[in-house]
Amino acid sequence: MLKIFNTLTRRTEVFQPIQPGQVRMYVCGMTVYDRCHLGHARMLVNFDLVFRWLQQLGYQVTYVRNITDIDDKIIARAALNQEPISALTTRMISAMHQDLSALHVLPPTYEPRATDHVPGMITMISTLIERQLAYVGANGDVYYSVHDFPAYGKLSGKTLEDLRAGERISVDPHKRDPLDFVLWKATKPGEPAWPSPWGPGRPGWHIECSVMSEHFLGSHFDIHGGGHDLQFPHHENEIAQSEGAHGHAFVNLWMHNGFLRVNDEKMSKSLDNFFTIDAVLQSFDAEVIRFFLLRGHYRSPLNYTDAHLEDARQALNTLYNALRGQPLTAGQPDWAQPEAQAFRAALNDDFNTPEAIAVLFGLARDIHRGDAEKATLLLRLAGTLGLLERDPEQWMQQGAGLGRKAAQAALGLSATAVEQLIEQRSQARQQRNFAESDRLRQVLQDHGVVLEDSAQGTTWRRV
RNA sequence: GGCGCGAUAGCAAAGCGGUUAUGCACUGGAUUGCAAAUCCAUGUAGGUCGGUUCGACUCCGGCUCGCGCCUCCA
Repeated sequence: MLKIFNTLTRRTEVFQPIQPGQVRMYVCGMTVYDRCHLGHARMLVNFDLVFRWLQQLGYQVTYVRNITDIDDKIIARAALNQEPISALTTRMISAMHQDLSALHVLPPTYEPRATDHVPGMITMISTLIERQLAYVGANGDVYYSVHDFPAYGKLSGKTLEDLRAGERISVDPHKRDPLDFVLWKATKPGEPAWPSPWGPGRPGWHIECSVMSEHFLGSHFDIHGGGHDLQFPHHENEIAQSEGAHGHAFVNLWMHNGFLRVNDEKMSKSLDNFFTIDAVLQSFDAEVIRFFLLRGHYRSPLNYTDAHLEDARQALNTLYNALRGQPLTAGQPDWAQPEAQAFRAALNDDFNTPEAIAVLFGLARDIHRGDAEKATLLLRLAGTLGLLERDPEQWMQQGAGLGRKAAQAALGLSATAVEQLIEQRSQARQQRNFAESDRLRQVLQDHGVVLEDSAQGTTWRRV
């Protein structure tokens, strides 16, 4: 029985899909004007886990994660780079897909782009105007009239009065209410524009998610997710748009992941304290990042430091070590096993990945104690989290979780050169020439290669 | 100012009204020619002040500190 915390009710609820056996889920994805940073990685990995686990539970999941490829920042960045918008967004989307693939984030069912859905947005805006929930300002912008949607604030737990009290928005004279938000922006010179009943312009940010979610999932679906910062105003505005246009409930369950932090502050572009996924990949393997992210609960804040990633790397290596030399076959875990049941119970409890991972370490200990049978279970349970999917021996030899730069620095010697030196050393050892043996060990050590002698022979790993 | 979240051992991070979370690091032992990996042993954590209770890290309240949203943000 899966339980999920619902932001809308602020409670953990038993998950009940609208259509039995099927789940429709929408997650707000990236605005593609720059590389993804670790905060984005957290969101992407967390919802990837939700996607995987729902499927594991037997649901047929339709997962939509959008790409925002038109907005102020994209226009500004393209202008700064003196390149066409499409060149910028195409490049960033391709970079994002590389990052995602490295992190073993599965592709969603659909990955729509805002610019492909402008006609749908125009239709919805027209409906909102007809329903008198939106109006055209004197400047040609179209605004949503927050005052006319009584439920406004239900997701964020705010009232219009609360919001006005904390107002720090510079008042737009074209708005009837300072809290009204823009649905359609009239064109400005040099900006891309689409024709519309209100003249050429482009969509506001929030409308794309209302339109694309309806297009792929219908006007009422199960789960909508995103980072905590989207709870207000973005998701609040989506509700106002979709429920305003359709006249019925929009989303049953809202999920929001906690922030990734740097020095106890949210990692974000505006604070300029972000680390891109690609940059961290220089120092650590993507799986270390994924494991680090999953070691915290998705709703809790998580601090990023290199030391924490190193901690995660060591821990992950403990797991990989348990798998070395074991006969491994992929497949479904045997859910009848007690460890599998504990694992399943943890994930069913609002995706408690830290507890699920603790089960994995219990299995690793059992394997090391001699219970080799459990290796398959460890492999398969970890697989449901998108972890331990590499060949253990190769994992060790390719840097044991170190990133591109670190692994390269340690490289120096090819695998065959390493094997040759190991063979030389083995001969020395057979002759009980330990001085030579230790010299060769040191040579390899200096090249970042650690040897491990056992009754079955010598294995090695990098750093 | 309004609304909300959090405070767990050296570090990281969960569950739980009374029984070992887990990981990393550290220390001792085992194993090893030496190592590495691994195993065993070792930690009387729960911001602070009160309350409820036979019993609270776990429930309630005050305080302190930190963070987030209220403007673009995953």
